[in-house]
Amino acid sequence: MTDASSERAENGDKVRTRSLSVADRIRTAILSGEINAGARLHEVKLSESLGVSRTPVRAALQALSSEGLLDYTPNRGYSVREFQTSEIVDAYEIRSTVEALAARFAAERGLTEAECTIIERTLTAGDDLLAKPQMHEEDRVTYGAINFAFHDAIHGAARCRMLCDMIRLCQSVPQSSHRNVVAFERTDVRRRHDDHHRIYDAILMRDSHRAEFLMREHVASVKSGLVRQLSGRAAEPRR
Amino acid sequence: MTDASSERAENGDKVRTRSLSVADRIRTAILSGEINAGARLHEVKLSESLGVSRTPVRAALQALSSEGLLDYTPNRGYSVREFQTSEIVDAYEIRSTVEALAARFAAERGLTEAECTIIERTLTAGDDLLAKPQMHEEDRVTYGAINFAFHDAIHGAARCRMLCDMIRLCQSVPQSSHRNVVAFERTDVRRRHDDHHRIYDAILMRDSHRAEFLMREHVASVKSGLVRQLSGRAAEPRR
DNA sequence: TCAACGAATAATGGATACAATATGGCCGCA
DNA sequence: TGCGGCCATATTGTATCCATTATTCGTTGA
Repeated sequence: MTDASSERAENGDKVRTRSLSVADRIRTAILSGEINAGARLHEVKLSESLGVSRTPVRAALQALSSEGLLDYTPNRGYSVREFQTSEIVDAYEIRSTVEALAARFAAERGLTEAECTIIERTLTAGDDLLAKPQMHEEDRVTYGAINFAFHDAIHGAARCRMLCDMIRLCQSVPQSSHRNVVAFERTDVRRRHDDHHRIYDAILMRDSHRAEFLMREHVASVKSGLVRQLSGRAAEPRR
Repeated sequence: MTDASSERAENGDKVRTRSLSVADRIRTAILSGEINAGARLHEVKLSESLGVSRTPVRAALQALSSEGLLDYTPNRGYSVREFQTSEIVDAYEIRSTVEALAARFAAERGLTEAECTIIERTLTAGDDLLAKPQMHEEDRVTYGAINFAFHDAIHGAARCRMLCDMIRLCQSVPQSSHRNVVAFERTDVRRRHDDHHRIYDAILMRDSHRAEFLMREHVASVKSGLVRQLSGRAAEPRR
């Protein structure tokens, strides 16, 4: 019976209808920049290039549209949504608020054994990575994954589907993914990883207020970094 | 030319593809309770009862699913999502945070003439309504509309599509609509309307911090009222 | 008698054909 | 020569048919 249930669970993960696969492929293509922002997505062309009929393509486009990745006008089709810089900054602002709420919920509701294990693993993995004398590009990618796992665990621990839906909305904004720590300096990563330790402590201590505050600050600092980076490219810091 | 553009604008609102109409009808049926929570929605039955083919029904179901109104399992179809009481309470908690952010953005970014006019209209309309010696059921419904218009104007003034998307998510939760002030006492309405005045003042003064705080408190108080109401039905207040 | 396997049935997923709508270019007229 | 309307074409919306998957009921074996 355990066999059957595990098999079912496996299947539950593996259920890949064409529509979902197509959505994944298009999403990846958009986020990787393979498809330019503002480009129109024609159903027939997509279906031909992907080797499927229009039906799953349409379903995928509708899904991506409600993820906020595409714009849709009835009878005129879909186009890749263009994000203004202000929208990206706003997304971070919103995400800092929403993720802070998730941290608060997690602290209020407590962590399972499994969640503790996962989080602690991300913490030690990050410690190990930062113990190395210097970080290479691949290390940054690795830390991106670690960072994602940490935040993801907390989202789950919030036990609130709506919150997760909202965070997903935030993550659909380009440049706003958790993996984007890649772009930052080693000292920044050091500091952020330290934040992770503190946030975990706060949640463990069920100190919801502190968890919320730390998480808000944690994400907001990424926003500041981004803003600095964006304006820094054009003009050097004033002082 | 003005004629053409206004006509286009009209059409822009009137573009009602079958899929959208069907989605509206099903959504209304769910929110009104005509379809019970947990019920499975069969594509063929729906298409027959609505007199359209399965195609627009499928599109509508997918849309409603991504609105958070339906649950979906591949190869097994859609069912009306059942909300736990805790989820409804959570939704208010989230909404208080998100709407507060909207108020802050509105204060930071300022209101247009048109938005000022709309908001002021809701304020005087509410004043008039509350000046009446007593409120009847229909007055409460009217105030529900006023309340909705006030909040809606602020959502727009935030000039942030993502925030609006998130608020829409919150509003798809039954019992969590802005129109639900209907259920409350006259003194509560009085207080809430006074909140509206203060929030508007804060936004006009560009006091973003105050606007955010007031809005958070404003929505959170509705949550408290709801919790009181929910637990109050079962057991009288302890003190 | 219960459990497990299998076939029948019903529902969803996908493909294709047809209808309706939008867009772009061309022609005619002022 | 410039503007406006109309027609051709391309694209999306809808309907219907077929394929695939799930569920249920019945049968068979232990």
